[in-house]
Amino acid sequence: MTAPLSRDFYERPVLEVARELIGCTVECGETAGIVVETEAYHESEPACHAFIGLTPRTRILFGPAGKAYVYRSYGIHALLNAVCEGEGEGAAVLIRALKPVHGLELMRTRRGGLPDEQLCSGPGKLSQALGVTLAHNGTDLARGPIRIRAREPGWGTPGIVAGPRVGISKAIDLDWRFYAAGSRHVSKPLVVKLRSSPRDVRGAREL
DNA sequence: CATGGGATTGACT
DNA sequence: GTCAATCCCATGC
Repeated sequence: MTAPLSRDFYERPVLEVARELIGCTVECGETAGIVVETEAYHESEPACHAFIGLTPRTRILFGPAGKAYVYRSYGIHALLNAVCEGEGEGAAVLIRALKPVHGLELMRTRRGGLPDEQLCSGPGKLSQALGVTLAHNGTDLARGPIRIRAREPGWGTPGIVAGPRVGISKAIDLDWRFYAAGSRHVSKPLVVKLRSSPRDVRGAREL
């Protein structure tokens, strides 16, 4: 098992972090999964909550990197983000899908006995499966209760595809969604075929 | 204080 | 394909 990612991993351009989080492991309690899909958000574009500036809600986004930003979506779901960039700069990576690796039985209990590919194949679903709630907002992702660990070194660099973000109405031109090429655990059927072939990833572990 | 709009999901036609 | 559920928070009066 690798070490939890420290603050300096997150204290970088949010697009870099969004790409590099693919293949890392998110754990919460007895459950864990490998990140297969992310989206980047930055205060400079209107789809980001931080676009409106510093408010009680966006306080976490403008704070130090490496914290969890968890907010309620559509009155129902808790969505998990990792705060990025330097203090005073509002940015975060939304974790959108995981490949379940630990605690699958508990995940099935929480998710209604669905097949493995549907346990964490969406931002609301993975929060439900891992037990992530609003109470985790502002907690440190290196210390827990939610932890994100680095990629397993032996697995190689995963193939990563970029495309438009899901479920937003502003800044839809930005290809700030990233997912593991070929993964069966991403949140949507892949409508758009690979627009560019991923780099040579032969030998990389399938996510 | 009242209103409106979601970084979604699952059930239903 | 359509649509309701449900709540936090930003905004405007």
